Amino acid sequence: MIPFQVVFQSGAPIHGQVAFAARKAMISGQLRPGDPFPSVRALSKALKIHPNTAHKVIAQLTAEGLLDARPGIGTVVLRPPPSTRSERSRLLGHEVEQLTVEAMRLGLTVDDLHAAVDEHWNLLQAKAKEKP
Amino acid sequence: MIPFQVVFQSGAPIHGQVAFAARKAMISGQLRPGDPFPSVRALSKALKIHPNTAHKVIAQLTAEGLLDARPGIGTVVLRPPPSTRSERSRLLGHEVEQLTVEAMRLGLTVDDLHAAVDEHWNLLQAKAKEKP
DNA sequence: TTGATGTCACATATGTCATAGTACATCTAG
DNA sequence: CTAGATGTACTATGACATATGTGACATCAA
Repeated sequence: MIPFQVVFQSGAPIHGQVAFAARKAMISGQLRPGDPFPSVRALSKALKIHPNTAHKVIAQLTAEGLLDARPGIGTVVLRPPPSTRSERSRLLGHEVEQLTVEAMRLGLTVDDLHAAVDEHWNLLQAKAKEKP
Repeated sequence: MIPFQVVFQSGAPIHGQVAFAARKAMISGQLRPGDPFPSVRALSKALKIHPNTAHKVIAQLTAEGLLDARPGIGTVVLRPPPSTRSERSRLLGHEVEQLTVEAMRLGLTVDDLHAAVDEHWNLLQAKAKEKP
């Protein structure tokens, strides 16, 4: 029906979860530049969420430069824009630190973390190579 | 004054930031098992936050098994309890995936991620070795 | 023109967050 | 025993985010 899957978890905003699933689909190649993105109404119907919530998803992805929304036409997937230095530093500075601290608290080793990262990385890249 | 530092950022809950700073201090050895933890009122005064917010920090860390709070006595740092399998799987399943997806979206390589993890890991472990 | 699209503007309900104030139980120090 | 410090519980308020509900408008293809 829609070109990506979402498994809703309680505790996190719906629009955030849907947007994350869409980003993941773009990275793994399930959604490629030029592909049509589900409309506000189609998305709300398929995921059984409110149209305004679906619109928030599209608005967020559009703001990130991942989608191009045109009234009357629809929304299409764009080629991902080059990342900003501030974006990368935010990721490498804060989020990696939080993950590292929590991993250490749980008694994991560096190798455990590396292995987990590799696992997800290879999983995504394998999907991307499935659909050339 | 208090045995850890916090640099407040807007956009994230205060009690979450303080709790994270406390966990980081415990891991890096600035706070060791048996050490006294600042009281609700001392914490609120030192960080200029409301006592209720400070209490929420202590309540959260107590629920995680990192602190032992006793009325009339004070709060002391506990030896970190062994991690649960569900905790580890949650970390390795969800948070690592989110970090991986975002890193890929920003055009980073696996090596970039590994290097960032190593950097923070070594930084924390170096602090822990400073104070034996 | 018709239909589907994106967009916007209200409103309502719920939940979180931080603050504020008050009160109580417990323990140590004197 | 008393005074003081501590942790804990409760209610309340204002700001903000979230999700839903409803309605309307502009744009474009068929």
